[in-house]
Amino acid sequence: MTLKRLRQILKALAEDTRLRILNLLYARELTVGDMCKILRVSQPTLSKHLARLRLLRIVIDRRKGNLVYYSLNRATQSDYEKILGSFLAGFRDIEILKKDITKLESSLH
Amino acid sequence: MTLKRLRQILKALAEDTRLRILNLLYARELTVGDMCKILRVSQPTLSKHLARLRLLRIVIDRRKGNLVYYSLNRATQSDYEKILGSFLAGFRDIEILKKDITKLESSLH
DNA sequence: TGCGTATATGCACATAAAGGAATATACTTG
DNA sequence: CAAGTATATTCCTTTATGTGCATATACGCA
Repeated sequence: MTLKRLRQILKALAEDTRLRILNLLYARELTVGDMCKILRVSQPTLSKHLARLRLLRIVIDRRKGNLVYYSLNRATQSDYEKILGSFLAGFRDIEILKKDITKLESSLH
Repeated sequence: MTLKRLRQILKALAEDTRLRILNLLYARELTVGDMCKILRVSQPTLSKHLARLRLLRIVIDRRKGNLVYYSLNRATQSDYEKILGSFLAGFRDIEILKKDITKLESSLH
């Protein structure tokens, strides 16, 4: 792990929408459309954030038909899960993140 | 803890100089001048980074004569130490951070 | 009070990054 | 192949931030 990579990961986390995305993906794999609905952000905006997380290999994507599923990249856990784990597990008391999960659970069957 | 505060803390951490500052302060209390020498950044630049960390109550300062000593704000541990702890304790394998500590130990008797 | 040292702040500039709107691409189905 | 749906990318504008340089402030000491 380099300082540069740590900084990049922190920067990637240091934004509301991306924090909320990761909070959701920490719960389960989701499509872009799923996240659009839950987070109520535009599709282009969401795609841009996902691209950023993908380039840093924080999340991975797989296409199935014309849907793209995103999930946390468990393969690079060693790098960022120390961070992400302590965050998302430890900060579930943040109101909006709790609400996002509630929405996730109720809106998707 | 709010999402806003989490984001602010992450943003504060997501910069090389500030990461290095916190890495040093994690080891011990230091003056602005100490950190200038170790990190080799200009005094105004350093002061600005310190001001940012101070405004977020991540660090605290105390004046003694014309020196200002900075240290981690242990009083708000509950907020950021989950993050900072896992970071700075967990990322001591980052080369430049190790070197900074070496410099700290050798330069300041 | 005047000077030197330590630290903070203001200004100017360059760069990064976020979001909206429009467009492009990938895939499915008829 | 045409049309529709899902997702990605581009362009543009605005805002945030990092740094250098100059200056201001705080303190100690003569």
